[in-house]
Amino acid sequence: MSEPKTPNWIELVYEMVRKIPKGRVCTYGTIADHIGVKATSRMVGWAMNASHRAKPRVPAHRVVNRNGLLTGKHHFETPTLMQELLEAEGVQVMDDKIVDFKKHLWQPG
DNA sequence: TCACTGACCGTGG
DNA sequence: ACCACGGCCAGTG
Repeated sequence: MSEPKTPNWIELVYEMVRKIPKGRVCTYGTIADHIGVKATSRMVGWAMNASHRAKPRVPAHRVVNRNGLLTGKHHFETPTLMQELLEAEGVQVMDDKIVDFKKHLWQPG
């Protein structure tokens, strides 16, 4: 009754993304791997698509694919918002790709 | 109701 | 080195 009907793993994705420190980025696979085998990169991507309904707002701009490419930038309010947010945090982005992606990559633990 | 798609990643040939 | 496929959940047509 008190239990939410929403899948738990989706909530875990939001919490994980919110844990990403400012100026850092994470990949879908890393998040999915840390959440559990029940989630895969695709599930994380799908969850992020619904992240706009999650509250508070999830910093999806800190989540990119394993290539460091801003694959989800088209899903933001504006196609450049993701890059703007990343650059505002000190993350340099070039051609929709994060510069020194590995250097900004953050991993839980 | 059934089937396909989706902000992906890893492995095999 | 490149190309193709499978896997997992939920929502939509």
